[in-house]
Amino acid sequence: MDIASSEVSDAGTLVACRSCQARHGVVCGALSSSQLRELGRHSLRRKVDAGSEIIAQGAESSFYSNIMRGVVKLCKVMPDGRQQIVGLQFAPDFVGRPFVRESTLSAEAATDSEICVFPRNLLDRMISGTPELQRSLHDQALKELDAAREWMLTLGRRTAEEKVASLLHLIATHAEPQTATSTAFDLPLTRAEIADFLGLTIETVSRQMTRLRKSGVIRIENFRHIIVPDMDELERMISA
Amino acid sequence: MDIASSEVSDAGTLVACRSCQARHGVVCGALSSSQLRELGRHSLRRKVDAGSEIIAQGAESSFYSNIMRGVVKLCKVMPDGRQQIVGLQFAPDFVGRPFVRESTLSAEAATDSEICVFPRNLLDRMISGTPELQRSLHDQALKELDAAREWMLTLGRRTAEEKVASLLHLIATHAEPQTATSTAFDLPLTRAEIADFLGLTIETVSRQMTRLRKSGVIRIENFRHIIVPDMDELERMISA
DNA sequence: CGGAAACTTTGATCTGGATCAAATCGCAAT
DNA sequence: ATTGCGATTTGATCCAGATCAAAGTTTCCG
Repeated sequence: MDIASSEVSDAGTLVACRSCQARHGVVCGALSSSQLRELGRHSLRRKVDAGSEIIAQGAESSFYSNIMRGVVKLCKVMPDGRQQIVGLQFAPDFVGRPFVRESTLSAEAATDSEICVFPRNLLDRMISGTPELQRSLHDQALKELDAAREWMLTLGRRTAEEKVASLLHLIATHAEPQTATSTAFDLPLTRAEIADFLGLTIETVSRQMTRLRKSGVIRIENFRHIIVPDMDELERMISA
Repeated sequence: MDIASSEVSDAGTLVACRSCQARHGVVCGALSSSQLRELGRHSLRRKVDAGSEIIAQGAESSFYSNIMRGVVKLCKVMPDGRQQIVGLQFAPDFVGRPFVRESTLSAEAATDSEICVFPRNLLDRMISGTPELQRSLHDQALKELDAAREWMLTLGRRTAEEKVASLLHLIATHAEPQTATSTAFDLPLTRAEIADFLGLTIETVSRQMTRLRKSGVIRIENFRHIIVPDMDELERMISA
């Protein structure tokens, strides 16, 4: 293992990683079996507790990760403490900014997660020699760009109620549906995190959630578990 | 010329394009001279008037462009007419979404512009065979992603005054400075467009501009020409 | 040159979401 | 069970920015 353990061991449990060899993750799908074996030799499966940082804003990082399980939030913080979540990532997304060592944002596990960590040097070398991998990472960047721009519309032009509905819709999209129309899931974010994603306050988020509940669009159990009886109804609230 | 003129001639003047052969633009820098010659044979220099569309939201497009001169705004519109500008692009940026025919946003010239238009098929083929080009487009996508996320922070967490200052700062960044500290430029956007970029109304934009003027951070001539005597002062307003 | 249309500023008022302030809930530790 | 604490909800009030309404400016075209 050539990953300095000081970099990755302070917030989770390290176990040997065989997952990449099993072709999980955005990166692994684009590699040959010999590359996979090499990457596997140098990667670590890491459990990350909810709330712990994977990459710090402004810090240099010498590794990348694939998300194997859980939800990761990408966050920007201003000097005065104001905070904006600029993206959510789900398995099997790739975490890390190719080609640039310093990160302009932090990546933090929103739920208990598992990631597969591998060294930047090795992957950068593989990218150069593997057009398919370059393409795969390019695709992920374009996907994230689309998501970011869609969210800019939400932040700039939607009302608080539409914002909360948009968030529920986004998360519901990553849960497997119960039936043709209904979906249920656990929120991976606290009210404070939802507020930081939507550019609102926790009070407004809470009020809009109870509004949605009272109007029958969602049911809420234990603050965290959301049931959407009819996804179409949720979509109609977003006018998109 | 194998670009259907119906696609590109309705809003500008077409002239034969030699600019790509001269290695302008994000795309052209990554091509060999024989590829440049081929691309040049199939590209058109097009003049685009301010306000005319380059790509329509939801439409399929069979061409890409390089911006040679001018400013292009990327815009998302909701069914009810609410609108959000999700990015500004300057020469020599690339316009178009690689690999995906249908655009989720519209690209429109904000100022009178010149773009170099070339066929999607040809460039897609060149991307596959030219890792350097793939890398160059990947870099542009990552740059746009950083810009989008930076703007999400602005939309979600900054005040109206900070938003307007952020916009002026963004545009000033793309103008060449007058002296070490001072910069001057013509705004490429109307107040309505600024409002759609910042998630505000035109009245609020106008009021904040006069506030900045009265506090001496900027001078305004003819509504459109902005003079920033001290860029540091502008940056301090953004707290970033 | 005139005059209309589009853009911008300015003023008055309103309101959606922020802020301030308690309750209430749920859960972990004792 | 009890306590204590963080997360959430709910209520009361406030205010930044929206909305409504004129009144300038500028541009452009006949």
